[in-house]
Amino acid sequence: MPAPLLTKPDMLARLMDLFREKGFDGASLADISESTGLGKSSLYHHFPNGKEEMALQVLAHLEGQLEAALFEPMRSTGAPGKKLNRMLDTIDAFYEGGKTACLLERLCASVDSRRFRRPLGRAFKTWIDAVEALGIESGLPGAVARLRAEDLVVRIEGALVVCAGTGNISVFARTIRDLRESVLAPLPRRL
Amino acid sequence: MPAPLLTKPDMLARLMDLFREKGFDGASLADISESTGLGKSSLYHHFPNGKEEMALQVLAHLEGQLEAALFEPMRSTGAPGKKLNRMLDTIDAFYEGGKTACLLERLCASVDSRRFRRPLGRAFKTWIDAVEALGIESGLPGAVARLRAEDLVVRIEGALVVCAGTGNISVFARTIRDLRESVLAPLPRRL
DNA sequence: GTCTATATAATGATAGAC
DNA sequence: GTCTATCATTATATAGAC
Repeated sequence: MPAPLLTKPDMLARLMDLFREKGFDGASLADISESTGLGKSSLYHHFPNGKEEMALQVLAHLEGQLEAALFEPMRSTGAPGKKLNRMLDTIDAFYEGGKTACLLERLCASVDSRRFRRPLGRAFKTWIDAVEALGIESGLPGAVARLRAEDLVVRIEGALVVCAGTGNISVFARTIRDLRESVLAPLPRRL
Repeated sequence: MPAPLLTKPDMLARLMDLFREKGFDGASLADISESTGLGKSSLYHHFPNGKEEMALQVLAHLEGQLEAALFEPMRSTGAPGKKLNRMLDTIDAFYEGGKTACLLERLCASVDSRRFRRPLGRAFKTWIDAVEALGIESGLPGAVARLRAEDLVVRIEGALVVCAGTGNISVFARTIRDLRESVLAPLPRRL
């Protein structure tokens, strides 16, 4: 029995990079084979249901990363503003300042997005919930915290689309900068 | 010589619907043939360079629609607020309240997005410019009008992504509602 | 301008050896 | 757990008749 060439997390990391770069429909098994260095048969050994299962496992993996990257800072001590800044730093780095796409968006745009609907919804919920919790911790009313959390995700996703379409990375940078101040701003300044 | 089954604009409209629904990578020639009722050979007669040319012509067609739908209201008389509302009504209808995707986003996410880069950049610019012009007409400083126009497009695109991912159309409705008040708001209230 | 028929390559997926 | 070889299917694209 040959030794494993990649651990599962490494496999999933490479799959995520590839899906983010080429999209789910655009990434062929040949691409995946090349990216991972594994033959197609090996891939089917790890993912018996083929590409669909790969995407599902990558999504589950991402959900874990989201929890770690967004919720963990929450549990640390410090002012909510500091935690928000750390969240946004993580987000900024994850998307390389707007240069790389969002896996969630790529899967939303795939032909069989219906098959990813539930995990996609959960992943968005995980993300929004983390930001909402931060808003509540900082004293915002629950409804306002919720709307602002949704708006944060909306603006991140939108900025990535516009950056991809225009090649103008500054839109992402400006969006992040603006969110640092607006998400937790006290009520009178902005609803 | 058989009579044409579809006018060019009708063809492009059906292609746009299909690309919006399935994405560029996800729409096969068989899909396109079914959607238009034309055989593959007929399609290559109209678009000698295949799918890529279809997308390019659809993009050019959309750019014309954008000009008509966004710039024309500008030339009419009326308060800027009224014009903004008409723009947003058009946008809301075009995306069916968040239920249908954006062609620009779908092409940004395609594997050969590099080939669409220039027309995509132009289309986004056309859109942003129209909103910027409205902001300037309403008395906003040019820089502010530009940033808010970019932000409008960012939020529309982001809301579409989040709606597709969560199945929650209300995010789009709320985003449109919020934009009606925030885009042209006088400076002291919101930067 | 449309069609049927076909060419050719790439696709997702399997079988079976090691 | 990996590989080579192969499968059936679908993909884009073309040829040539009408």
